[in-house]
Amino acid sequence: MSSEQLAKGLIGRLLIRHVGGHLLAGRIVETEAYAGMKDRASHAFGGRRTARNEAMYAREGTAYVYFTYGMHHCMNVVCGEEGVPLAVLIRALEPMEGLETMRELRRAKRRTSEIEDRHLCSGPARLCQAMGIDRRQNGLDLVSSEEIWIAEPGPQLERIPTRAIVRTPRIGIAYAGDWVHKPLRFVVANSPYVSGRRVDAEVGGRAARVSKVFARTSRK
DNA sequence: ATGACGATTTACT
DNA sequence: GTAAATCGTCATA
Repeated sequence: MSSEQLAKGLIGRLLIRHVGGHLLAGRIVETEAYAGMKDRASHAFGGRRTARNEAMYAREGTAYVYFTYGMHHCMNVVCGEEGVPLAVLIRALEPMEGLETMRELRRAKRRTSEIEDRHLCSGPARLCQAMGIDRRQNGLDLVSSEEIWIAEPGPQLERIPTRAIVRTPRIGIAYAGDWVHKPLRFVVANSPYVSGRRVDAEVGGRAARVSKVFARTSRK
């Protein structure tokens, strides 16, 4: 499956984490596709294959968790056949379950200020922190793991319609030459749970009402 | 052995 | 808005 397809397809699904006797869950509201060896922004650009990014070359459904900036972890879902380094970075979640544990995990490192719920998982490193994900989960098989997996939301949760998914360029890849502007980031329109600024968009119909609810909860 | 660099976040002016 | 934090990894020598 192409990383673009998966990045779009993961929006709205649940990322579930079982850790320390706690069950944590969040709805995926932001992803980025990394398109393989030809993608200048990818850790696998030019076929680069090292100890660090080895999991990118594993079979689809593998977790690729990497450490960066000397202090942060980010998690990807690998989607290429074995030997083909396609991956999708999970960039933000709408926290659904285990918020208190997420708060504790996020509070652990910081000095002072409190954390708003909408920022518990509003970034690739934040969500890893909130869900207790680090290099120990690198290489996990998400299809069979009891630690981390991806699930369909139940019927009680309002669906995110395709038209509410907006594409933008990816974040933090200024070095990537002509790949800088490709719209490989997928975000839920008007969701306050995404990284950076909310992405406003008119989406019409039922989704418009959902958007208003989002807008209201994010207003202060 | 060394040095430059992050698929980021936080705190501060 | 800008800058500091912080260190594993990898290319170069």
